[in-house]
Amino acid sequence: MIFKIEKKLKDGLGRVGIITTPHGDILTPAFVAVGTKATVKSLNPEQVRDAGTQVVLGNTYHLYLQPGDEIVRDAGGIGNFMNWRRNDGGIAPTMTDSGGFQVFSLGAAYGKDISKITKITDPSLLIPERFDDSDAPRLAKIGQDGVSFKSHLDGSIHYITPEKSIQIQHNLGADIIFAFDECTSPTEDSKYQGEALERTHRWAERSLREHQKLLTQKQKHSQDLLLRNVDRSSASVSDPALFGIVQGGREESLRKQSAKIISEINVEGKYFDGFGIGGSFAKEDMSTAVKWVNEILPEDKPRHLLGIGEPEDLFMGIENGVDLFDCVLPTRLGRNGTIYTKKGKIIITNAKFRNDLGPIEDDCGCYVCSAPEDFFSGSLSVSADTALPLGSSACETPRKETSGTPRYSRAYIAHLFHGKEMLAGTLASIHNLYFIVNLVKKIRQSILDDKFFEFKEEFLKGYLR
RNA sequence: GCGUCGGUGGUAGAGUGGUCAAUUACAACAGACUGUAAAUCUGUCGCCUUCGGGCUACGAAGGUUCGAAUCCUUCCCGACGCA
Repeated sequence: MIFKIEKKLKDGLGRVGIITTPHGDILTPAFVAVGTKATVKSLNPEQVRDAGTQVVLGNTYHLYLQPGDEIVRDAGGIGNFMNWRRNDGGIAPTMTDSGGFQVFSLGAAYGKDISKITKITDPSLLIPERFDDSDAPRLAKIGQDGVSFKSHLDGSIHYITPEKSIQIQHNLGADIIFAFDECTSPTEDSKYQGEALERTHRWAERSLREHQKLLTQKQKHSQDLLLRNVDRSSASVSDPALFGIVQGGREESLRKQSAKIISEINVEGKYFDGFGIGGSFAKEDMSTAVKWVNEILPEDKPRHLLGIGEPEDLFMGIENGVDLFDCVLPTRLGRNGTIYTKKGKIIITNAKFRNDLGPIEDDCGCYVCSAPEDFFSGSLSVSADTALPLGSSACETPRKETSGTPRYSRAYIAHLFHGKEMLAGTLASIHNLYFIVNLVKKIRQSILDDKFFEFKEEFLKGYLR
């Protein structure tokens, strides 16, 4: 993996770049579609690609349980297994998460109304005593060496260590993989955040060590094959890049400490190839946390803000030096009937949309909103590389005069949701994914055009109204 | 005409003397969702309310009872059976 910075934001840490992976380039900043179980829920790979997506992220924990990482390995890696392809037909870039998030979602957050984003206005969540619930049922239990998971599928127990996570991820064969970490709950107190952070740092080092070990083994194996005159190209999937993960909850000192340690960790001179910023935030101080971290992380390596993806968060992250985002929101909200528009989110099942025959957005170029002839004639650009209409300013939404009738109306999509039709979630997800992926592309373009701050102000004025 | 069973909130369908403004499901309405235990979950769902409560309700009208959706009488309506 190679990361090249093309242009930097004048005021701020932001940058535009290109990540070159064994399966193609990723123009950054980029939004990564989440495909936990080797599928972006409700979408086929062509729909994901046509929404402008460049990379898909799968999950170690889920794919290890089902169908099993060895099957994915034997299928030629996750990209091949799920038939995730670029426009030119080649396998497209993929990443896998380490299972660290499941330490949180199946552990401290299990069965509770806790999300990784805290509302600072809810101080009751932050009283540690209230959360002394160590006996509460949970599917993930943390030990010093690793985490035991009780499968949510069949109840079987699985012990995941950093080494195990990396082994699984090597089998899954994504281009970018992550160190095994502990994503802490925002409700944990500062003492616990400190302990968890130390654990995450130890696990990071072990992840990197295992990664290097597996790469060396693989190298040796290919050399053997070469010596025996075996075609090397069929030997294995390409080498993955390993990202370390910065944690530290909401505290400045812990965040800064983590950024420093994670960027300095090395095994025999080999460092992490990039960095994930993980963990829990209060919405209100996420930007400062990201800034603290990115001021410390080495500039020449990509940074991925894990699991973040509301429009305002994307502007914040990019301004503060984030290159990659992934988030379940476009697809989860889509399946649940919430749809992104430039004027904010709408809940399409609301009564007022039942007879609304207009498109979700009349100037949207996605498959759902555009008129059939516009989409298929290519007058709306939808290729993965140029989802922005060429020559248009990133700050202006290209006003596309469609033929009047959208392919699918609000009323129709509302009808599909009310009727519980599968297509409902699909259409809403296509639009939402296009909306978010292309927002990031527009932000990228706005930096290239030296119009980032204007674009940010204009967009958020309409969106957060 | 006689007999039997039945008529409950938008719908289906519980309840069969007090704990019933009435279980539940669906529908409806509103909301939540940030490295996916998620095509999921939550709230409201007779009228009024100073949120304490008040009022009108279980086909209709009477009655029994301290108290009735629940028991009795008559009537109306429906299904089935016999003429």
